[in-house]
Amino acid sequence: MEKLSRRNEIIKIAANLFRDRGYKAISMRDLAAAMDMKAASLYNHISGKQEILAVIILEVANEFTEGMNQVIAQKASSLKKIENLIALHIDITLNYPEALASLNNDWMHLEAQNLTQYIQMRDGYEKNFRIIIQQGIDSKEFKPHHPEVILFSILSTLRTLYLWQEKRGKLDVNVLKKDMVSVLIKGVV
Amino acid sequence: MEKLSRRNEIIKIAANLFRDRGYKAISMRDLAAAMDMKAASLYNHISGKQEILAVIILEVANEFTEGMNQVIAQKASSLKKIENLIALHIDITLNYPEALASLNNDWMHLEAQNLTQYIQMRDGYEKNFRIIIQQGIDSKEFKPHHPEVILFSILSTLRTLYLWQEKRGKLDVNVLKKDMVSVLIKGVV
DNA sequence: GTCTATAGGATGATAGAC
DNA sequence: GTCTATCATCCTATAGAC
Repeated sequence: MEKLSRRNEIIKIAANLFRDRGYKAISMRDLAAAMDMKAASLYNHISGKQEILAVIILEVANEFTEGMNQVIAQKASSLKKIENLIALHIDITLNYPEALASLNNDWMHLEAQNLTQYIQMRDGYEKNFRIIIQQGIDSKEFKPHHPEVILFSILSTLRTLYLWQEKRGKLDVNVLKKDMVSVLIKGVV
Repeated sequence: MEKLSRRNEIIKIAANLFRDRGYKAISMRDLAAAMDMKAASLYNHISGKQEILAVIILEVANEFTEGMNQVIAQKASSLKKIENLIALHIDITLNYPEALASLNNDWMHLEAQNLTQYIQMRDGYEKNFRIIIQQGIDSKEFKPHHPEVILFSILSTLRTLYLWQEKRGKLDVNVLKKDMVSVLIKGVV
């Protein structure tokens, strides 16, 4: 219990440091100093630096995968599914604000089966996103744009939502969801 | 002449390595190996690792600043200015495909005046982008969305265009510009 | 302009005392 | 569960031979 709590504390502080400087720029001594302890003591709670990165990234990657599986299974229009995916990204961004930087920028420092697992989840997520967009084009819900341009545009905005954290306080979450849907789907003009 | 060419070769190879693994994950030994030489020899062409990063990032940051200054000075509608900024990002992405990863992910590893200079250029660029969007809203060219949502959405897509490199060959540049403008400005539905 | 050798320090991780 | 001490390795950068 106590041990688990300490472990989670380490992981949370690590995620914050990784977010600001990146996985490779943070040493175990840096992390220990932020925890007010010595580097050697960290190894009583975690097996090593790599395990910390894997926990941070794979936990949030699982959230995306589970959320996508729910959306895919829905009987709804493509537009509604995209709206639900936008809401999913906003919710995860609010719940895991630190982890998303590592997911976006430090995934390549995962090793062995951690890396394989991440890439598999990421590719599966993109594939499902692509299917939903294509269905929207086929059903004439969406304009006949190149589907990859639509996918890229929406996904790159959603993936970097975490960079926008500072503005969170200024905007109500539901207002943000509504505006984001409107801008991404219905355009600016 | 010969020295300058060798120097540029080092910088180009470094940019490619930084792109794939990040600045902190690439050692001078890694870079030297990719150049088929020994690490010590690199210092005959560059003053150190930090100089390489600064050249990579500040060169392309300057391109953005100069391009933005031209757009701002134009007598054109806000819509046309945004279209020109989208074209600017696409052109720079095609001309500096490797440098944009460092600009996005490794800028925080710039030191002293290099960091100050980068932040100043980035903030100036965003400020000008925000002004153009606000003018479009004021003149009723754009829908009255929260301007920060519009700015964030467009800019996050444009900033991560470099991740989309693999698809470049499949799409003609002018088609890409047109589709990107349409998706980002006029929406999907 | 490239090399070998090396300085001087940081790194991830372990051993063992308390 | 935290500490000190330490290992073995890596790091950026320099000195000096060729």
